[in-house]
Amino acid sequence: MSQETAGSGPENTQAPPRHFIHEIVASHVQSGRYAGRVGTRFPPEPNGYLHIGHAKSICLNFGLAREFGGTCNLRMDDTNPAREEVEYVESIIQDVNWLIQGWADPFLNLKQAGTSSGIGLLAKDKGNRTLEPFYASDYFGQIYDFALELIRKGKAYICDLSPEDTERYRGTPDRPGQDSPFRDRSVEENVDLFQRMKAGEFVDGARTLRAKIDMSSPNIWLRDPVLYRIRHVEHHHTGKAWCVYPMYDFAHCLSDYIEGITHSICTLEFEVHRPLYDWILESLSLPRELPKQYEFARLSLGYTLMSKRKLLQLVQEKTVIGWDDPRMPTISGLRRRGYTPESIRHFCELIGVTKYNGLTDMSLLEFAVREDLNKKSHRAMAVLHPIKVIIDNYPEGEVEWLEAVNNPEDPAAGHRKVPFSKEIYIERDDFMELPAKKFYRLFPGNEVRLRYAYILKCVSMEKDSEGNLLALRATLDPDSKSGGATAGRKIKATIHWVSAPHATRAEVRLYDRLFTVEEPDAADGGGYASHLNPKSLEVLSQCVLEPSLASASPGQRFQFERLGYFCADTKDSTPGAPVFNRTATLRDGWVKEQHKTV
RNA sequence: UGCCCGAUGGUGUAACGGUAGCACAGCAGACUCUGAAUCUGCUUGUCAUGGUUCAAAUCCAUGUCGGGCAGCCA
Repeated sequence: MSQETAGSGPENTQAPPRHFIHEIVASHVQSGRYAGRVGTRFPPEPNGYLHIGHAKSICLNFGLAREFGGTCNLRMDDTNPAREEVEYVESIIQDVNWLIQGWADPFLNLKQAGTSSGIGLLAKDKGNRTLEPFYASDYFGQIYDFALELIRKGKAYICDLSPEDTERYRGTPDRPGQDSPFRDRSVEENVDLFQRMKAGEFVDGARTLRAKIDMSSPNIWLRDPVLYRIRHVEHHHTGKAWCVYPMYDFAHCLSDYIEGITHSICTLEFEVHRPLYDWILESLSLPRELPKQYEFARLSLGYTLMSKRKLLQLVQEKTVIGWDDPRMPTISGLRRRGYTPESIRHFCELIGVTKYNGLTDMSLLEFAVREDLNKKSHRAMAVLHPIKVIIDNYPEGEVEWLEAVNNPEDPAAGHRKVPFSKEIYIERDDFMELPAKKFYRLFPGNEVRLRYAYILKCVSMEKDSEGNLLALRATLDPDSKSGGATAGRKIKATIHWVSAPHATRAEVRLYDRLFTVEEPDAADGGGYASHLNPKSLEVLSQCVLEPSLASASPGQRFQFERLGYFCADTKDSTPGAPVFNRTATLRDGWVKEQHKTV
């Protein structure tokens, strides 16, 4: 184990997560299989942005490498050029680095740039070496040679069946398929045709290379699966070098073998592919110990989607502003929303790794961020729905700068000064003309404490001709300032406030779940589009913040006291004109109390 | 009605033949210059039926329910 190289933090002192895959790997290490070495990989297809489900896989694969002193390769699983783009490659690199930085980055295995056959994309610099991720497309030459070996061994053949006929011949799950009429071509003819496929002599779909296994197998994936197809499409990484591309099943196991992967971990839907994974590797004359595939259940989260295809649709149809919309379950969306990598990693630890297809509660993700942000974020006062309070017995023009604690969870965070004056804003919800049961904030005649300031009493209301509340008039107890003579008086509620003349105006964006039903994806649900939450985004443009927030830098996180955790938007916020995203609310006992009486 | 996989409180998980535990959520209380945090306590569970065993969540059988597989997608 080489945990000492993995930085510090709770993850380094706690026991690593235990689960069935962990046990398998641990037993292999113990028994000296693969010479005690552990090599995993995270193999996304660059056809979309990474989401929280990928984070689970990243944590699993990198966590194993980290614990056993192995390596985890970042590999683009890019065998289908029609759907893949460099933009996605770039986002994947960024998201993986962001997620594992300070935790498992020493175990991230990249390769030296320039050794690939394609158009290199630079990942990052480490020392003097320029590194880039692995690409399955870098192995197209080797994979092609392996295909030739299979053909020469009589284990693969060129099939001229049309896509429709291929499907027909395959049969159905409960009915065996039939042999292709081209199944018994000679090795020479197969080699010749395969070479001519590669040379570009045939149009898309004209022929395929197929494994010769068993058309009557109960496992569909063993019914002579297609290994290579013709696609006259330019590839984002290999350019125009190829017009035949290997299928996932053929490329993946071989990529694993080529990279020296020991444990190839994927999701449950590939379980039925495992016999094919093994068949391909065992059919070739491969000298080294073969990698093995293990499957776990992918993550499903309530009230959101995890399918890249559907997330892409939300982006394309402009339902959201982009892949990094803070409502998206993407890593970039969560990052923009204000989630920390630590909180996402902790979440992945909390959910565990099993073969059970469950539905995880959003509350667990929220718990993970709150827990992390509570420890780390500076507090500040912000009023989202302001109502003015004029303090009758406070001198006009006077300003006091009161001391406020930056983070009660972290004494080292220090203090700051917040200005107080005759006119302040408080939260509209902190006042009720006719107090509800158990409401102990401000109402006519009642006292509340103003955080870090005085005890305030509401004496009257100012309304317009239609009876709308315009402002409150109040008096304060001059001796009750924090630290003052009567400061110790027991007052049930403390509320936050912002001095009106000093307030910074800001836009604040409140986010809610994207969908109104727990499983927007459900087959019988009428389509996820019909379950979009119209209130998933609420933009508040008239918020008032304490002046220290005016200079917030993009990405900076705060707890707005009594409201929640907020993060200055990385795209739209500028010092002087801040825009904040709400990461998560604080738990709110008052909201629960209200639900009881309703 | 083919094959593969799975099933433990509301949710996610642990228990590897020997006291069903943890976390989230929920509820109640303590504390509180954040109705937050923190602390204390509580409710709720082994899919069913048989079998093996001194002993079964765990092993076996059958059934039920759920998921996956019929792309020249991954």
